[in-house]
Amino acid sequence: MSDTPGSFSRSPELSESALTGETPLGAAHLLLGAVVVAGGIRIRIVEVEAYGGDRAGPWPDPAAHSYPGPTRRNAVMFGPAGRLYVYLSHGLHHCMNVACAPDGTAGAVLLRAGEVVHGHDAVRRRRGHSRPDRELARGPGNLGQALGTTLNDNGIDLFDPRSPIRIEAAPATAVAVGPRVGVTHAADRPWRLWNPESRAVSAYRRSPRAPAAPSAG
DNA sequence: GGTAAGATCAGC
DNA sequence: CTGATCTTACCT
Repeated sequence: MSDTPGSFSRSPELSESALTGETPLGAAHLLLGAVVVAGGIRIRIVEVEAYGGDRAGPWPDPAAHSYPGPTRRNAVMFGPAGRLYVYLSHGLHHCMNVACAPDGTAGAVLLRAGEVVHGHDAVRRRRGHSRPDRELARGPGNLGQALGTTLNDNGIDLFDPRSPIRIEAAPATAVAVGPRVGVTHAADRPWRLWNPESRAVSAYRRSPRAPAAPSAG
């Protein structure tokens, strides 16, 4: 990455080649603040997590779905950048990732939370009419539900104007950094980025099965 | 062919 | 803190 956390100088360029030229963490910086468009719904991403790949690749990541190597489920993670990788979490929640590595190499960014900037009514139809704005797309499962994403959307090209789900660059915001949520392996790797000025960021939860965090002394 | 675990969430 | 709900990976 070429920018400093907290700066406002990040380039708004967002494309398959821009993502391909980055590490997963660099791609996460590019995607934080971007706007996901589906139907009339527009959601600005305020929280992301970077995930690497298997031992053969440049970013071995025991927490990544791609770590054991290519499978039916994680195939999109090994494909070209800018494709949407959707997986079913705990049998209930459709979580959205953006593949971010060159074709043949695994890497992805999990979209963890966003702010609805357009289409509140359509989102509330799915998320509940009494739901506060800040909770409409707070958390990866809720974000998927807000956009109506399903496993059928797995693999679509987010940069193709004809796709039902797309992603667009937007001005950069402030950035905070910390460990990823809920992972049992590599639980302290600081690959989660969020906008500290947003109240739609999900709460940090360390996996109960992860080894104890390093103590400050 | 069985089973345990999982990048989660809502409701006690 | 717990149940819901289903796919994958890894056994036998």
